[in-house]
Amino acid sequence: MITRSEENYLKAIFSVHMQTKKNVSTNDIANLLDTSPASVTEMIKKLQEKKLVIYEKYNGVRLSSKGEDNAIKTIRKHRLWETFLVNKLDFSWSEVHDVAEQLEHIKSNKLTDKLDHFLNYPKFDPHGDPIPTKNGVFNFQERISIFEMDINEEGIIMGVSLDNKDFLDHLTKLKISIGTRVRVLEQIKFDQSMKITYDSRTEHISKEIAENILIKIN
Amino acid sequence: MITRSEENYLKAIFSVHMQTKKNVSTNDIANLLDTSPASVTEMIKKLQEKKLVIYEKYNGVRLSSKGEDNAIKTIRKHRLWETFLVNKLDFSWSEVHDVAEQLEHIKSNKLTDKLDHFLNYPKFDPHGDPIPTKNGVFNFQERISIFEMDINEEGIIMGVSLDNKDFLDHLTKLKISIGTRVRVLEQIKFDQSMKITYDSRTEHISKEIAENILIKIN
DNA sequence: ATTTAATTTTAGGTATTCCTAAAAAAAAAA
DNA sequence: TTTTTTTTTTAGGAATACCTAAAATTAAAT
Repeated sequence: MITRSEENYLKAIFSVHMQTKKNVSTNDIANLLDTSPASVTEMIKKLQEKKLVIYEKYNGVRLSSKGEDNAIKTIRKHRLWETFLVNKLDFSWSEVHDVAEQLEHIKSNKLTDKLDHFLNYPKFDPHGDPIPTKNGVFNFQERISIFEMDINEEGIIMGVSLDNKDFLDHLTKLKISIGTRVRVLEQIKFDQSMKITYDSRTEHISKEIAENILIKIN
Repeated sequence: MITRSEENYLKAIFSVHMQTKKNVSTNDIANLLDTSPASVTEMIKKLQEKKLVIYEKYNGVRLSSKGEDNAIKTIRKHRLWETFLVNKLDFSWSEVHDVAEQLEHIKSNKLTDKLDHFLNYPKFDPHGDPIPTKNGVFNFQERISIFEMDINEEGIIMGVSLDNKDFLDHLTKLKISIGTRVRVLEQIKFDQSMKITYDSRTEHISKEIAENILIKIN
């Protein structure tokens, strides 16, 4: 049996590895999970005994295939539940995170698969992140941030890279959502903020916002 | 914060009190939760400190109003999730118990209320048990078991008093479900089994089964 | 190449929730 | 009313998942 806590560690290791492609450090995990490095070392040892991670002292940790399977399953559950909350229960995309953090630990393969079916096998969650299939296959979509776009370049918003309530609420206020077609008009040299146009609106967005909105690249 | 374990104790105390209407004994709780009496005593003391129960040594325990509120909330969540699993995800009524035991501990009032709305404010769960409203009001319905019915008496099945997979699967095989109109034809003196008729079928059911099928009494 | 700084691990504790075995209290039987 | 049985509580432990402080190791800077 994999505990809720162990699942959170596996998910954290997966997520850091995804970005860095390197062995994951004790500190990175501690920061992500908001615990002490000492607790992380202790837990990693336990995960190693359970053959969920590959670990060498002072050299970071990576997931075993068993550990990765579990991490992907947790991510699948998290994203399916987020989709359920937004599409069926009418939550806003800024509200779902905490609840999905709880729901992702419910243990029942039948439930997960029936939920997937009920939602009509969605490929992406409300934030535009891919939902792994039952077999652990991700539907990756190459994306870049608006910040990386050239002047006059056009793109369709595919997701966000930050799951923060204030940020998402702000996008909602700007009526920016997944599927919106956007064009870059200007980049202000001074603060690197950007002028963009979409749906016959023209808006000014800060560098921080531009960096966290992702568009499809084809 | 009330922990998952504490919630299970509160639910157990509520459920035993419901039937006995007396202070609940340590042993009863231990049996229901499948733990040792020693663990129960320990937990009860903690619940008392949190003002969730009223307790006097060697004299059993009962819920405070705060404890009862929480127990009812947990029951509400359990039954709403069971309804969701059966009505929306197409689970059978014999499969939902274990999953609902997990889902009932998800903490989010918003989720509970939105789920309630999504399900169209159901008054009864798939086993015929009443679902408390947001304000903790139960929609009780007086019921007796088929075993208590007289010969030739007729009734409509409103629920079951046993949440056991084999039992529920058997009822499904007999095509007995909530809403079925049933009439008692005969009671066999020897083993107290009963001959019943419903939907133009005639079936023989054992005493144990008759005792656990509930009909409406008007 | 040392020294300094940062990271990681070990050591020793705490809180939660469970356990068994023994003691105490209450209930039932003789 | 004693004695016996049952129930309940106390005492002492184990596992999980945290913590802080100190020691060990690695990485960075002088």
